[in-house]
Amino acid sequence: MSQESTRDRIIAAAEFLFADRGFAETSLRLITSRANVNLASVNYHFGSKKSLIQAVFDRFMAQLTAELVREMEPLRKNSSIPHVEQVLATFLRPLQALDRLEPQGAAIFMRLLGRAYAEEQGHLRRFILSKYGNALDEFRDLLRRAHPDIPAQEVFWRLHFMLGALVFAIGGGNALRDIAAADFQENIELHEVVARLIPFLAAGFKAPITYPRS
Amino acid sequence: MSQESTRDRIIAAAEFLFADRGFAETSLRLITSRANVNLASVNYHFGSKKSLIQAVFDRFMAQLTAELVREMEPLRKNSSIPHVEQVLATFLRPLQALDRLEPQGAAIFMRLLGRAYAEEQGHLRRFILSKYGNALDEFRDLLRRAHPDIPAQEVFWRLHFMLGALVFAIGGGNALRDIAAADFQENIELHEVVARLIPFLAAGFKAPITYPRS
DNA sequence: ATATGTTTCAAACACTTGTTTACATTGACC
DNA sequence: GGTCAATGTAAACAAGTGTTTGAAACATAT
Repeated sequence: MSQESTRDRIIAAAEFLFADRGFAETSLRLITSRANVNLASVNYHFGSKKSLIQAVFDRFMAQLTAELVREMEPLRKNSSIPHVEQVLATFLRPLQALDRLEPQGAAIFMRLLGRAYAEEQGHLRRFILSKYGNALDEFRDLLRRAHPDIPAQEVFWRLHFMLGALVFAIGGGNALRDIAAADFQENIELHEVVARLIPFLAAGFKAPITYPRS
Repeated sequence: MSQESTRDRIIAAAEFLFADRGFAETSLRLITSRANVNLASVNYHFGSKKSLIQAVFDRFMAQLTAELVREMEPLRKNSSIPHVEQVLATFLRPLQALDRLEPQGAAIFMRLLGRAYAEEQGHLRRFILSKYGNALDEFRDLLRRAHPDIPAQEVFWRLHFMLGALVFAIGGGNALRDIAAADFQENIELHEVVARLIPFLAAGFKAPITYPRS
């Protein structure tokens, strides 16, 4: 059937099913039967289901962070003040590139990420933050550079507002795109969603601060 | 111990645990032992675990939609053009009011909602949309009234961008508030998050449209 | 060919899951 | 009192979970 190694077949099946149904709702038997491998091979190759989940993340994260640091390099070196739109585009380009790693890669990854953040007592969230939190920190620093007038706390919150819109729009993307396609008789590609997202997020980030300090 | 009915004790325990750990990760035994009731009483009072989940939603949704139509009434009657900020505040007030139904109510509900949207093949999402989609439609219509110049498709997308930021910021609120408290040595209340959210969302919604139509 | 390390496989393991059963207990009404 | 429906309880059920086992198959090198 396919020439891929057992390990790769497991990962491929797992990442699809995890994104589609969640971690707890996806049994190893479902994964292995979809991958056409033996049940025990998961524990043989990965040790445990928990490790398999982390391996799935690592595959995406490895490519994502690598491209992120590469993309951010010029912005970080350049000492001039960047535009928020630039920063956002820089941040979003590696995300879209996940679609080249695999069809629907960006959507799958965002859905995984959303699930990881919601999951049981945040054990996965901490794993991700500890391993890949740097990219987020750089992103935040670039935002601060773009608008030094915005207080640190406000940047913190607006950064997370942006992340929420992002995860929701791209991760829930299939469902949303389906609705949009049904309502407006047109198919929307990921890069179009991103194109709509950037002005929205940028405007939100630059919004005048009306919150009354105590 | 407590005078509440068995049914109410189950719902209270279930909604906390569902929000905290997710649906699949929360067993009936965990719920019943937290509620100090017999295991079988869940199936006696609710029929099944699935029905219990829907009952938990109904409790929040009933209050939320009731307050929503009440709050939206003046805006809908008044034929003048509302401000986006007004519309947002009107939409967010009933959400905050869930905290009066129960401590952390808004956060719990948003987390439940986020989970429901992500859950297994959208069965729960369809249940919610079919039963309570009207409020969302009204919200969208008010937004369109506020800015008739924005094309319908753009409203659609920006509406969902806003929802994403909302669910993420309020639902993930506990974790975020904890981080914020640690980073900035100050405790942030829900209404402060909302106060920060509104200008962000409003500015995003009003952003100039740069997306090139084909 | 023999030996060695790796990978696959069917079967079983111990455990948890939601649900059902059959039997109390309760409390109201005639 | 006794009747009857509603509610509570302990125990068992069948099905599904992740993981482990021990032997088979495979590859590779001596």
